Amino acid sequence: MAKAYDPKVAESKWYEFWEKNGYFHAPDKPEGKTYCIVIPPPNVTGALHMGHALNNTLQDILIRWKRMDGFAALWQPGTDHAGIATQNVVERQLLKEEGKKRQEIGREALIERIWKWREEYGDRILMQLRAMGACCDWERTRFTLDEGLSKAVRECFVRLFDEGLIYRGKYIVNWCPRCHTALADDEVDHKDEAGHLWHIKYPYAEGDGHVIVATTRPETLLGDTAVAVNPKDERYTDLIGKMLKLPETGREIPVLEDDFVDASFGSGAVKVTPAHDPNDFQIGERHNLPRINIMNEEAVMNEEAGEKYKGMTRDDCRKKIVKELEKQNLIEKIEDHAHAVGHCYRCKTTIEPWLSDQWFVKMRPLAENAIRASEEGKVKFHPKRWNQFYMQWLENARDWCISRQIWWGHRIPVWYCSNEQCPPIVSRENPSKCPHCENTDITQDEDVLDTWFSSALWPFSTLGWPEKTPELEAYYPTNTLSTDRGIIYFWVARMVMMGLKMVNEVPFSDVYIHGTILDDQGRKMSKSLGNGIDPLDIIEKYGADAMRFSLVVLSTEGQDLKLSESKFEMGRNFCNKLWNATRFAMMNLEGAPDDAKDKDRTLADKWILNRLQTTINSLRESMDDYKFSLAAQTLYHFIWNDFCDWYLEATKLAMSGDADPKKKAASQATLKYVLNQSIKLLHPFLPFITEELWQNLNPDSKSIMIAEYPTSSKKLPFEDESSHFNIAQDIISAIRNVRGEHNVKPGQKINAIVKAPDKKHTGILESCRSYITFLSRLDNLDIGVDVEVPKQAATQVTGNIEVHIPYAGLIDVAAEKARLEKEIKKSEGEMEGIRNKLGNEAFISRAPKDIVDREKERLAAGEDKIAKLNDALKKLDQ
RNA sequence: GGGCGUAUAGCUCAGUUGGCUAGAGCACUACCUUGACAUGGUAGGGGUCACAGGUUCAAGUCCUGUUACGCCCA
Repeated sequence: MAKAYDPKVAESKWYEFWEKNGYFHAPDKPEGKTYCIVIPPPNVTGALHMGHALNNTLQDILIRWKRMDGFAALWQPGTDHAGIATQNVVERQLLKEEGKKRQEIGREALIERIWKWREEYGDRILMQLRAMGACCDWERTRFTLDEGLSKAVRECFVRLFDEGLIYRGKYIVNWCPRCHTALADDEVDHKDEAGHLWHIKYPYAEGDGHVIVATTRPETLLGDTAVAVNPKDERYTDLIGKMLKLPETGREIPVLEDDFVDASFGSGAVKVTPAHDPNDFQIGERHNLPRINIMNEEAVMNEEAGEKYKGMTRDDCRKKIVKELEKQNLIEKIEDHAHAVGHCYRCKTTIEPWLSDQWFVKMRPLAENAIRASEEGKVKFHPKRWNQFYMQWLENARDWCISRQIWWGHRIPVWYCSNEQCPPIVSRENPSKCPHCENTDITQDEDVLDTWFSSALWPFSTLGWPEKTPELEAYYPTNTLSTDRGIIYFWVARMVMMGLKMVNEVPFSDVYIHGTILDDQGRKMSKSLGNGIDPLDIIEKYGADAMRFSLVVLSTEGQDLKLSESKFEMGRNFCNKLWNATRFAMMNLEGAPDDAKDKDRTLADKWILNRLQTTINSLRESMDDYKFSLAAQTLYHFIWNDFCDWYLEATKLAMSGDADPKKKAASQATLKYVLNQSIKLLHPFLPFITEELWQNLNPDSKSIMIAEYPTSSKKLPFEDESSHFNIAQDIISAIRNVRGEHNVKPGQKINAIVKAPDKKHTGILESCRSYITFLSRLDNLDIGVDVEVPKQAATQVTGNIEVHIPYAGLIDVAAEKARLEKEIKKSEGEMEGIRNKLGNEAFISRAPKDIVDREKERLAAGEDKIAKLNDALKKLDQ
């Protein structure tokens, strides 16, 4: 084996091996228990970023673990067509390469181009997932626009329409003037912007005087159809019903009362523009106001805005109208005002609330089912707090606008007959004629569906729904969904609603919400900031396993994680440690038997078996609880501190040439067993290196991927022997401490005298003799109850055992005194605290007895230790 | 404005139903090329647990308030 681990060699070799052997493929008709995760489908336009790396690492860990644990484990992969994002990419390319807009080439040609683009680049991100070791069932890869999924979308649309849960109407929607499409409420990003509050005078239609109206958007004045005040606002009681003369239009509009108006905001009177503000739209509904749409689909003023303003952008119109009003002395004042402005989540353009014909899904009945499922515990979030976050949204969800005025996506399955008396045709199959009048002149709705409409069906559409496939039968409901908190509304909630509605069952039982990846300054990683870390760069430099392990250790309990490149050193170092531990083992395993008798095992063997079982138990507990970080740290600690620092060092004794052959064989068997178990435990976290090591250790075996995961056990082996080894560890640490504090060179051997409190302990110490001698580099070791303690010595007390190291010219008296005094002072401080506790009557009477007893024992032990250290101190003066 | 989260060593974070001397990784100091590993070993230093009250025999942990930062919703 090489001296250091080289990830590149292992990564290319083993991924291909796994895939070729079909280990990723889950059976259609599994026998026994199943486990399924559907991947959150990445956008076809996407490139792998750290958020994907983290999320897919966690999914890979779960799938590999469950597979080794005997489940038929299916990780369902695929990509999302990402309507607006993908169309934007191809439109930009078209403009750049040919200087053409999409309208110039037409719908068919654009869609053809997008498909071509997808063929070429669309699977890039899936290839990148392979580089991380993701064991998706690639044979089942799906795409939200492929044939089967399109069928699912139509089925769903038609069913919802037939039940009256889908309707069409003219409503105010969030309109992106750049993308030329409506957006759902949650696709709008609100950002605080520094704006102004213009106080504008609206003169009375008759007589002198005016009402002052405060607005953040003066240009929408041109579409005003009323001014509203709060009915309780006494300042305006007299004005209700009065007509006002709307500046710049000559239109007369009424003053009306509406509870919605906040009397404390601005002047207390608000202009009402039903066609350009969602709240005003509702006021308009209540009062039957006309809706005057003053902008076209690019948010440019239209003829309704008047000749003077027609053709201007929103911003230009605003400047112009303010100037005009100022000229007419109709501006009372202008204040600075910060307010939230909506932006398109895809292109960042300012959203225009705009009146248009759109399709909607009625949310209330669907949301109520989802709420009930959560209340019944059918969907559980980890960490728990996301449950209420999700429930709050479901309780308040407004109807979902599902139509988009773009070309890339599932076209709405509705046709209109040229005979306007006929109702719309909603159909699973493309109709050739109108079923009402037999007319063949029918046209399909131009719009496509919101991408999230098809994503909402993902957990069952990928398994073959609406067909009753064996996969659907076997793997639905799926088990765990792992995702970012940013799409709980967009996606998780909608999957639950659609799963319940279409399949009558929740799509998954558990939702794990992982933390968001931030840069080292706590900012989100983004292209525009250029502060991202590319997972592929990290894999190149540190290895895929190193990246995975570092990410998992850092992602604690769904907390956000601040990342910088240096964090990946930890994972790399750990891989190298594991590599070298195995390398050492390989050097010592020649002729190793497969098994050993307990009586032949060394003390260290028994101790490590005890530690291994303890580790397995706590690891499994963490995994069952979705505490991935804790699980990874448990393994790290076991490998590095227990296995390498102690066991491998201790076992060098048994492996040496003059060791007892029986003991050596037993130790070899133990070493091999513990190492094999360890790398199996680590496999879900570090798939590549563990396979490489597994193949080295077990040349005739199949893949570690399909080996059995070690099982937990309530009964821990070798409890007594293990505690004896702990005593040896304490003594060795004590001696090493003296060596370190007195700068004794590692090569220099020293003597030690260990004084035990009784015969029982001398027996234990004798069984540890070789470890103490070897690991603390002793020349001579005296053990006994009545051993003679030299006056000139450095002294350590561990438990009730004293360790003395004679001068022999290496201990500096002054340094030793200082060391003892420091230790005494520290212990005294602790004892002081305990004495105070025990001197407190309330503590003795109210604290549980075992706590009080424990404190008493600690005090006795501590005082004994202090006495011994004081003795040692005195001796130094003699 | 409402909701949620976070504040513990120089940095990044653990710390379970309150109960041993508050832990880890990185960084730092000293010594060490010892036949697995310098991507390493041994030893060591480093913390008013954001602040102010309260509950309790006992608070990093529970309660109230304050401050700062972050996220979501309006």
